[in-house]
Amino acid sequence: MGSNSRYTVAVHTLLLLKNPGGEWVTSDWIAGSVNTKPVVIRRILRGLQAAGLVEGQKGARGGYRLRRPAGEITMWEVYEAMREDGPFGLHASTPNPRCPIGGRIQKNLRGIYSATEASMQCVLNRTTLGALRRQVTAGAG
Amino acid sequence: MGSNSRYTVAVHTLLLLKNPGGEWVTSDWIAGSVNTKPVVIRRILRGLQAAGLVEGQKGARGGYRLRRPAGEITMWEVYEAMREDGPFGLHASTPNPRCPIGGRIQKNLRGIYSATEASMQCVLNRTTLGALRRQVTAGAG
DNA sequence: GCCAGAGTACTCGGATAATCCATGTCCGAGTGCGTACGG
DNA sequence: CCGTACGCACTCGGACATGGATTATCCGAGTACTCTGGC
Repeated sequence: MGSNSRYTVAVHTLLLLKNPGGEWVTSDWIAGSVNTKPVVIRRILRGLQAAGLVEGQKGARGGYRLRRPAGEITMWEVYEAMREDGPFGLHASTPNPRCPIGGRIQKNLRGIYSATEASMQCVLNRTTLGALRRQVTAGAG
Repeated sequence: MGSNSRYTVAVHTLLLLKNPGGEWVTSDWIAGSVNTKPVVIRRILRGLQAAGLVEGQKGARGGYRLRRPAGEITMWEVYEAMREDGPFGLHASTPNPRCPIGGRIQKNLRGIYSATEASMQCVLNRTTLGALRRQVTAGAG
């Protein structure tokens, strides 16, 4: 599966969930819409649960639902909940410090990366799940 | 290794290469600075070569060098050369079209993703490899 | 008819097996330099 | 002494193992509905 479709699946999943106090939606049903296995959905939902975006209910008639209204959850929050290292990961093994580039590059790259992510944050914060759901259900592009 | 350190390694590699007409730098030497195996560097350099950013020379005294001056290559170009699906990948398997969400979500997500990437592009286009190299070699943050 | 209790169906959650991708290793293809030989 | 031809050393490029991570399958834990029996 694509390495970074987690975010797309997470957004898709969240759009299917009901607001706080609403009905519980099962991972099986979500998997049917996303066209994947329920375990994939549950894995993602556990991440969203750890971030406080959703809550799960075990047992019969159980499932998941949002912990906050869809209109208050931004796409950036979802992104933050799903990301592990962000779009940019620094070196896995530390570069050779004896090299003039390797010794200092990380510090400079960190600055560029954080500026880029701040820009992404600005854009993604402009759209909430509620707004996106309205767009999708209205059929607007 | 981190899933997305490819970009960092690519930038590090490009900073070590010489401008067009300059000396050839070998993947072994780059690997010594990045602290990884030469094959990893070669794999990344092949991607950069496909994007037209570098050129390779086989045989003795061979190696790689930039195809355009470092001052004309922006961080965004490197990012585009390295990305496979971008930071956001759409569904691997097409969502169930019979679901009101699944049938339309991709179109809307594409819009959000492209807007986000445009923002990243704006930021990353502001820095060229040459400028970054000056920052790094000067020790400035 | 009403209430209580056990049973059952359904769902999440974690543990374990299988598959896929990325990394690492090896060998062949290609190039330039160095050397040796002949003129 | 000079030119040419051969050999060698070095580098990229692709093909084949290996390791880790992601994915898929299975089973246990927990909850609510339901059915049955008694009052």
